[in-house]
Amino acid sequence: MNLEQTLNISVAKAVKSLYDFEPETNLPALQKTKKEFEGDLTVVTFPFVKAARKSPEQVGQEIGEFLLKDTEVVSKFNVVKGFLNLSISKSFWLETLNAIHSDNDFGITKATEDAALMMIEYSSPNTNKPLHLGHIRNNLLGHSIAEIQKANGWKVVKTNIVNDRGIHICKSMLAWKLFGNGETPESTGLKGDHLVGKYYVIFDKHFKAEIQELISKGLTEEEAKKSAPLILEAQKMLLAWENNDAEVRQLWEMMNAWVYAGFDKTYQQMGVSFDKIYYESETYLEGKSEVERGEAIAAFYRREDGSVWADLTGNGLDEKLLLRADGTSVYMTQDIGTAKLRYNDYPINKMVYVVGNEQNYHFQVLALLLDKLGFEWGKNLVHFSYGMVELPEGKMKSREGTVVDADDLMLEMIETARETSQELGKLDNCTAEEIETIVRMVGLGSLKYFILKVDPRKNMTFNPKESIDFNGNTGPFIQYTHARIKSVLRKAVEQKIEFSSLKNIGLGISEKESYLIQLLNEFPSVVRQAGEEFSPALIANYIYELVKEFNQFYHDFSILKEENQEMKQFRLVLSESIASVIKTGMSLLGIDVPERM
RNA sequence: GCUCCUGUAGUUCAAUGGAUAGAACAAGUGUUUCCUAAACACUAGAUCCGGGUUCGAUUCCCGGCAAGAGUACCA
Repeated sequence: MNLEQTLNISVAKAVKSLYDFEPETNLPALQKTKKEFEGDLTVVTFPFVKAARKSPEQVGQEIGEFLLKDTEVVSKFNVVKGFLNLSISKSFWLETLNAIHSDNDFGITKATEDAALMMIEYSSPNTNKPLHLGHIRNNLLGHSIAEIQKANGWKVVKTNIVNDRGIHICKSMLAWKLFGNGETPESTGLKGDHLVGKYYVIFDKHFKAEIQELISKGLTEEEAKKSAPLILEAQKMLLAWENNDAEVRQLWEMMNAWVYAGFDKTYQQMGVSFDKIYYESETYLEGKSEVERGEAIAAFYRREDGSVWADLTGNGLDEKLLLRADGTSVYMTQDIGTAKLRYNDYPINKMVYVVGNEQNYHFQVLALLLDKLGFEWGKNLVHFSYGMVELPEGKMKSREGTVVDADDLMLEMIETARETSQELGKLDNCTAEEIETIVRMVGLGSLKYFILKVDPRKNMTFNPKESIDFNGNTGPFIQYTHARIKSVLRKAVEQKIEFSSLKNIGLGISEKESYLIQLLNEFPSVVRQAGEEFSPALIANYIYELVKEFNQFYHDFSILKEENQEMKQFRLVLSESIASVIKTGMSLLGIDVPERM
């Protein structure tokens, strides 16, 4: 039983015995005592005032006295207005620290054989352009949430659906065919995904020119968009692709291979991976046949032009296209097929889609469609809807060249880390190889932390003109603290100081030290909450708080120079436990921490 | 038009309905013969507006205002 549970039970006993009061709902949770007051945890007494028919202060006083007798862990208390501030005994904190220090998996619940399985889809790139900052947020969130759920005892399968077919990739293919002069990644030195992306932009440029020309000939913009030769040609190509045209398929395979090679490098640099990759080209037929089955069971209907639709007006939504008049499939078609295949392939207990909030409607519709098709799990799909990354001037637009490229940004962060390290002379004694490892850790750490510390559901702003900070509430600050602790621990080992566990739990430790133990003690519940809420930000904010407190402690207290041997050992145990929680916590964010920096 | 989301210091972000709304950056000022100054300390600065529920509202409800997204034979 943890501290909060112990106290909650005691408080419940107190109000029952003092006021014969049994709240219908759960008691309001204990909260941490604010810094400016004495105490560790606080009970708010207002909810009991009515039943007690006494003032909030009196109620606090009476519950406080009850707790003092009822439980060992409360050593004293004070009452300020309706707030009962409890001080927890130092010996309790020291015992807690011992338990934390000896637990190698502190905060982590490992999956058992029969644990439930969660499949998490993230990344899901289109193969017509390189990854950008928006994808970075998606990938980091997906990876981190997978780690967090694993730490909460789930079996996790990380999956990726590669949108490798469709009109968008035909546009790149067509542009390359028309204007490419046989360019390849080798001949240009461009990363494959960037080369293909270049032709997607070229397509758009020519397409726009054609539209302008048609408009000048008197067509409306809408008519022009539908009748421009390039788009007609791309549509023809999509049809040829779906009909297995050998030449189109060959071109498609070649260009996709370029893109995959490029993506692999980006994923590797980012430090994310997948257990199972699905390709839209391999799932869309399943989707098509499901749509046809839906038509057969009258869940969907066919229009005169041959297109197939779902009528969702009964659910308060619109009608949704599932197959085009020319028989080709759309995004939704393949998502139906992919979902079905996944449930065939794995015993999924929970399916999570990490996809931006711009697709909220899409997932609302998907769940309904699967439900109409008779899949009992359809309505249980979880759309983990995260916010967009915006630039100061608004949304990133690939066609306007305002996207922040993922490869460029990661490289830039690493180079900034390198420059900073050089300026500070931090890595002068390291080998070239060590320097490489560390600057990569720090550069990526700053980027990852910058993104993950924000509540995932909210949109966030990134200003490319201001480089991401390395000071303050940042990844490098946390990494630096870890390195500092490790440095002290190395010196302790050199000095042959033994500090495996604490014998004397009667040690007179400071408020700052007991608060650090209190923070450590919160780690498991932070991990749990992060899992329940799908929020890496909770972990990030927690680690920051822990690290900030540790740095104050480090500044104000001596560890190795402490003369009292028991106190010195205590501080080493405390520091080591903090380093360990920092490392574990950061690993849940997908961020590595260095031994030195 | 309809649907959804978001409005907190100059900026970027916090705050299960609880105490005087926290941090960081930027601004200003200090701390290094001392375990890593990528640190620590100090100063100044904010809840879009109006109602309601409540002992208590940044938080919940209603109405404005503002920004964003969705509403495609795009993905």
